[in-house]
Amino acid sequence: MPTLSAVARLAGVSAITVSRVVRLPGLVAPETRRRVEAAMRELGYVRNQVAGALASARTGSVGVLVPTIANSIFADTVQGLSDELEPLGYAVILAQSRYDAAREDHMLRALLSRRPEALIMVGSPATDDGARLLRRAGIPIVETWDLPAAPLDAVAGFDNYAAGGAVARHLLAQGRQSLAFIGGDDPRATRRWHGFDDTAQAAGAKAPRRLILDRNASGSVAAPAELPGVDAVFAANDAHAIGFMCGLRTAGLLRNDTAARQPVAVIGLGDLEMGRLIAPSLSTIRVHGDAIGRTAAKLMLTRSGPRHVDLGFELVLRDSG
Amino acid sequence: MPTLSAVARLAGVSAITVSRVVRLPGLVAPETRRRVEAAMRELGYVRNQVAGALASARTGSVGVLVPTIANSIFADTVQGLSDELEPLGYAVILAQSRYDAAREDHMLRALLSRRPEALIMVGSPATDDGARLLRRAGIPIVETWDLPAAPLDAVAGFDNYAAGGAVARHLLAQGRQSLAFIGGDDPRATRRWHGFDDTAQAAGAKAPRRLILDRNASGSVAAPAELPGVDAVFAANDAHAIGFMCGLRTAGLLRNDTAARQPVAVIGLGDLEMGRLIAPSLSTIRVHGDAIGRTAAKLMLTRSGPRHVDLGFELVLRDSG
DNA sequence: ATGACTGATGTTAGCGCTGTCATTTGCCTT
DNA sequence: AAGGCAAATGACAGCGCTAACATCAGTCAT
Repeated sequence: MPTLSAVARLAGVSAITVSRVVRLPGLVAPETRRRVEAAMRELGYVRNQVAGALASARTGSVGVLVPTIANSIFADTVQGLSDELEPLGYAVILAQSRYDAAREDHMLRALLSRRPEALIMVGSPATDDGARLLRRAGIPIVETWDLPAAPLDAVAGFDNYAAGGAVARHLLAQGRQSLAFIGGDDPRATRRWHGFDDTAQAAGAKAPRRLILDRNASGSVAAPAELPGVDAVFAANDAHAIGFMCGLRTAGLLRNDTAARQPVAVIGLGDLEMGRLIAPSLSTIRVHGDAIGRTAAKLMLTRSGPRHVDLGFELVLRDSG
Repeated sequence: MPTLSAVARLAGVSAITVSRVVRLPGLVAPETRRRVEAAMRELGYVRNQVAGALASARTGSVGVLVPTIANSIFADTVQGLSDELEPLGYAVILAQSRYDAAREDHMLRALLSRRPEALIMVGSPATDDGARLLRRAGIPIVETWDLPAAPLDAVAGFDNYAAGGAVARHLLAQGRQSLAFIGGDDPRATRRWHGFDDTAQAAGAKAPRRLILDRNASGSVAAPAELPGVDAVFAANDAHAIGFMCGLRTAGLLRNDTAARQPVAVIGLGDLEMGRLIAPSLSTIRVHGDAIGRTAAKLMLTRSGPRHVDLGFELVLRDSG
């Protein structure tokens, strides 16, 4: 691969001039610029940002850590993030923790070793080691998808506890008696559960049940059998909600006639497009995954202004409850 | 941030010894290693892979270019890819082309400027410039999600043309008369359409219709109105298929009673988990998104063995057709 | 005892670029 | 005419690390 100085030699200028043509073309005389550009084209020069990063102490990269990217609501956040950052020349380095604290720490180290200019993650570090690592890194850190009580730096998320509370209030107002929560036991799902549970109990309702499920749908399809007598379910995300509805259908507990009140109300979280398209359509907590990503990008780019952004959520009522 | 030599000074060794503790601990005497590790811990040292990459000409990164990552089948591929590569210490640099040729070229340049050790992309470069860039890069290139006639290097995909053909054959065998294809007009969707169209016409059927839709579901929900008289639809992906079924339902053209033959057969592509959970459950072409990612990772890691892997597909028949 | 060899560590010279300061030229001001 | 200034270009050092070789003990076979 040709280097800056190879281009410089061919164009009859010094290396720094070629560097300027690439980064600060305004500083180079039009005629010189043309010569350099011709030389770059002739040699097929592609700038080496690795060397540039070392010399300038600016890598132009950001680390992004998500639990998982496949079939997940976090994909929207990554998309929003990279839509904001790519036009600015930032590269997104993506890593997955797979909901595993050890792997999370490992990936944090791996990301930091690439000297990103900021690190954006879903949730907060699971371990003290991870938190210490981030604090010492000296770069903007954005925690997302939650509103941690003691954030490391910036935050772009929503109140999972309040979301659980809103669902509980809605279900009780609808006259439901026996509530349950299904989903994973990651920190954000657990926060939703606590909001759901506390609110239901504070309203004098029977204590809700909690069923912890695998991350794939098969668990939620089987869940209705585990929850006899339950007449309202809050699922930690739309995928679980739709799986649960499938289980209800098999059990003969789902009305296809959409205007009717469902024997078992189901509320999801995430507002997948699918939820609007199925029958009965899925009631859900809408969150703004891409806005979280975009906001996180803006937060890492500026040191001023509010550092803790609550993007909120909305209870979207459709036919499932 | 502390450097190698700061650690070396504290541990009373030379910089290279610290470097060895990080990369090749077996070469360092246990006692020395312990001293160095203590010094690293004390200073909170995090290795600088940017400098390491420049010195060793190995960045330990791979570029990944996908059309889009949000709500998409490509997320599985990225997940598979990074599950294979992260344990080996590779960083995944993710970029999105948004189905735009100019942006694709731009992102390819941006990726190559980070000197990845391989580049994995969905499809093939849209422009000659892009192809030239990749060919000159001198790294393994893996094209995925298709089987290009003249691949640049390695391939991990399936035959989109054959998939379209399989769907057409199935629908005709079922006695359907009036076929249509809905979806985008990206290269892979177009290949599916050609297989579908050619096969239907070769079988003597009426020429299928093709409806090109936006990437979001609203277009597919409205699609039934655009296709009067059609009794079988192949959607370029499951999202479109489910959106179309939603439109059929509104139009009174969807049987909820799942055993019955549907007035309009619908076949998707991708085998989203959702498709299995909804009613009527979605017939689809199952492809192996994560296997594509894993295979791509293996192909970039080895120069030997077959370079063109066909991961195949399966027609999965459920209730929608 | 001698050379060959292994294991542990160090020295040196870059990797390809950019920050920081010259230097040169031409033009404007007073 | 002298000084001041902006525009265009260059020289040089160094970013933090590692490849390649060099060094130095200690071990072993002969």
